Amino acid sequence: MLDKTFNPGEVEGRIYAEWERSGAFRAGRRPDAKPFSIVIPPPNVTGRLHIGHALNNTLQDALARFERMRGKDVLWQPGMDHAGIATQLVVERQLAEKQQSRVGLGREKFLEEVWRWKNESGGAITQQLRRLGASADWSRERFTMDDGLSRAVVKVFVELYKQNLIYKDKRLVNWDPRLQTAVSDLEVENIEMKGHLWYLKYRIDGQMGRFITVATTRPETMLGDVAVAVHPDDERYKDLIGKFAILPLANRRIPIIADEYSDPEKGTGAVKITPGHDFNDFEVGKRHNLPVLNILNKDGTLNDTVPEAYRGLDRFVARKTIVGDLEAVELLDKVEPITHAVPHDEKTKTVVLEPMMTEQWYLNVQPLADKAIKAVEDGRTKFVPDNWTGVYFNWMRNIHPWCISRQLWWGHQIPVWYGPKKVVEQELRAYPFKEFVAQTEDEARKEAETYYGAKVRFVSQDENFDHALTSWSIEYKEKRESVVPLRRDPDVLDTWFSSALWAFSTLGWPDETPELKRFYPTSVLVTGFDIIFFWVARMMMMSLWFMPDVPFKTVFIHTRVLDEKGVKMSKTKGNVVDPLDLIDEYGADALRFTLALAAGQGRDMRIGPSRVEVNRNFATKLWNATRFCEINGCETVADFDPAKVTLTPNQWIVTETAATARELTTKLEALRFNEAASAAYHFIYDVFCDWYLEIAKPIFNGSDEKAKAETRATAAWARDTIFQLLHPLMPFITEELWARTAVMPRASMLIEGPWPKLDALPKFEDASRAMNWVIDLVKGVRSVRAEMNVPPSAKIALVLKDADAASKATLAANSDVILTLARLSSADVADVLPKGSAQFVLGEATVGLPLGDVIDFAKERARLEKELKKAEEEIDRIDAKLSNEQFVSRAPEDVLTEQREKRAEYAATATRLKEAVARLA
RNA sequence: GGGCGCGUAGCUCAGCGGGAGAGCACUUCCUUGACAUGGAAGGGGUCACAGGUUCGAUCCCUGUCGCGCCCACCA
Repeated sequence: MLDKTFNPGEVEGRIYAEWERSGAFRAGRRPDAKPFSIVIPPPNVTGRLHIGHALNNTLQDALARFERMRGKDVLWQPGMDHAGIATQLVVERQLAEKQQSRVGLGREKFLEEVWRWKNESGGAITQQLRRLGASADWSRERFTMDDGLSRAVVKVFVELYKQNLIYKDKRLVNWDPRLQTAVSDLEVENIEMKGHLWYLKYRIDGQMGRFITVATTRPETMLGDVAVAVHPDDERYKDLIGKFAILPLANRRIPIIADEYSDPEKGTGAVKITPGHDFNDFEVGKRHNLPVLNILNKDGTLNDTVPEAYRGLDRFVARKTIVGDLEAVELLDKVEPITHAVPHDEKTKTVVLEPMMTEQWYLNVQPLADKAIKAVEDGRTKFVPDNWTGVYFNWMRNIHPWCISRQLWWGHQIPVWYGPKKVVEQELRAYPFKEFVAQTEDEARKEAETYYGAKVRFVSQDENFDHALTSWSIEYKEKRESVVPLRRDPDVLDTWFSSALWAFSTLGWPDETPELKRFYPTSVLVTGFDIIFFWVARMMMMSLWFMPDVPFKTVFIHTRVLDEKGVKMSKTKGNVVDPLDLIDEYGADALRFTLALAAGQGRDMRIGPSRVEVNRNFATKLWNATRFCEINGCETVADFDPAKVTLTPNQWIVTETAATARELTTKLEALRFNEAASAAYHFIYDVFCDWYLEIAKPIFNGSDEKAKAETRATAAWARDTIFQLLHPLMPFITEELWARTAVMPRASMLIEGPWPKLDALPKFEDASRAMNWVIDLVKGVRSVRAEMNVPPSAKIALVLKDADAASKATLAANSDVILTLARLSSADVADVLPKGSAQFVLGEATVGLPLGDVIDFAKERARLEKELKKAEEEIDRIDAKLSNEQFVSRAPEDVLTEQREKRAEYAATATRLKEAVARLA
């Protein structure tokens, strides 16, 4: 016997363990079936499940379960991302607690620490995904730093290098002075901040008392100025072009140049040019062959190119000092407060980034992007909803080289080794280096030894390479036996480089594995729009470059989750809803269903406890409906054929169940999760519980054993079908009930399917018509009872007048049901309605409820007249249409017919209502 | 500056060319043997605004206003 309520806490862990033990999640168990595959957007190894993950994985799981039930061979490929910066920071923070540091430990020891952390505390999120019910094939779990995936990364790097698509370049990057690494443009977040616009006066060389004023938000960068630019047509400055300004504090002469970059409308119309620390200025500098002056050290302090007074000062300290010093010599014209966007690191949003000249590795993605664009143009990959296609194209068509190197330790180290340029006496210089790009250290050694004709020695990351080179060159000069030092590039690759390969690297590439053959391209990618550029676009590019086909046929972009007030969740705002709390409180099914229901296309969703509670109630409803079936002996009949039921209510529920099965199938196929969920919700609540089970009650309480047996079997069938249909969205409760309602042990767990066979589901149209009539009749009676204040306990009589044969037959055949649901003492057919009847019109018939003294004539008249007015308004509206010649001549025939039929119906209703009113008198 | 999306019941949202829908909230009634985490009956909307297309517009087009987001720029 089932308890009164479902207790998810007791059930979920057990059921999940059973699924896992049974091997149901495993891919490849159905070699003859069609494959269906999804790769998970790999969560960070440092990650904890947030509501966005919960949504993302609920949708993936729903699809995996749906297709698995339909008999496909499903691979849901799980795994995690090594998350370079995030992970390195976590471990560094832990070290700091032990008074240790990354640098103090050295690279090798530090990496050991990271791995230890990963093995001990990393990947908590995979356990949390299990709590959500994720049916991923955990036996195939991958990590971006696995041996296999690392091999893929190196191979891709080497090949792209050989294709001259990967190269080193010295240019401006966004630099993070705290982590001391480059970050890609995508990782920059511009934050609006209050700041100042300082107006600096530069003296004109040779023109006493004349100044040119420039405005800047970063006055410290003036020490890196190499020119002042004015617009060639700007009359104010025309005569200064070609002259020189004296850069204050540094006392350098810098040229005043003409360049269209300067906008006479902005600032003073004259702009300082700092190619070393500004992206636009860099371009201007290139056009005018100006030098690039880098005034910053990697930690953001000022370097030795600036006057001694400022050396070693942090950039923000230097800003204050410089402004003060300029003011002191009266070269600060004015200061204006402004708000402007300041580049910050996207991760913490606390560090202000600096454009800085550094040498980095770049990937020329243009040729890759061309293929990725083509694939979407050709429809080989489709975005759903498709408005994201434009976003994708826009980015792809304006793509820039991708800065792929990061000055971190945790990640895929770049497979490039450096040795001295040449081993000839005249060129014992260490620079420039000779590069060896190889897939393994051995390969690099071989190449280097061939090149040098000598043995090589690998210099570790913690050793001083310059020192090694120096001593080597001394040894070489002195013709002593020596080995050539070789050191690997210390940088690692951007984390997204390895995730870009995820769709094929997780399947075993570069090996030609059976999984790669079977499950690539994957069926659908489910992800949020925030990583279209970071991840989706790059997977498209890398996959198409190294594989013969697209990585996925469909990209489903789901909405973003906001809190209940519609505010983006963030730790600092303290409005984060923890999905695990929701699971604890309401159960995973309730959370999943809530997320699915909110997953409409193209809009943010708001999630909070009150929403989840509603669906916990829904789970309770399903549970109790099942309990009702159990109490009434509804047992699954093994060879039950829904096409053979004979009772009207049973034929009706079979038809309704079939319609729901078809609808859910269609909606899930179309990735319309919210529509699938609401169809299930509506069917279970409104159709199955509120009507069918209520209809079944009098049958169960009656004496017709044959009817009882058929209804029990039908109810059990409908209930079992509900379990099947709901399983993708509410896997735990359905699996539990599937087992608990089994008479004989079930052939398999629900997770294995089957999905209802749509072709075998019948449609009983007569039964549907009849039951809709019964429902309308009962609703009409209930409505009158409520409005006339008839006590719920009072049984009243019903008289049906002017009914046609079908209605009479339906009434007769379902009288028990009608008497019970409408709480009637009798239901008869008559030619005349008794005096004192409340009345309502039902189709061609009029229903009378003789209330005797209870009836309030004034109220009844008002009620009927209100109905009549409604009907007459409808008639007028339709008449207005039908009398419009344009409408009659241009509207399609079926619309016309429909309108005419409607008019007739309303007219008939109106006539009967008028008669009813007349009868009152 | 370019782009995308959104303004529908008090709230959250679905619908998107021919009768305005759901959940929550609200009102009234019901502690009837599945479920009060429940049931029944109700009230509530010139579908942001203005034009246009159409026989017909909440739905399509244009514009306006308001809100949100993305990209670029920011002396």
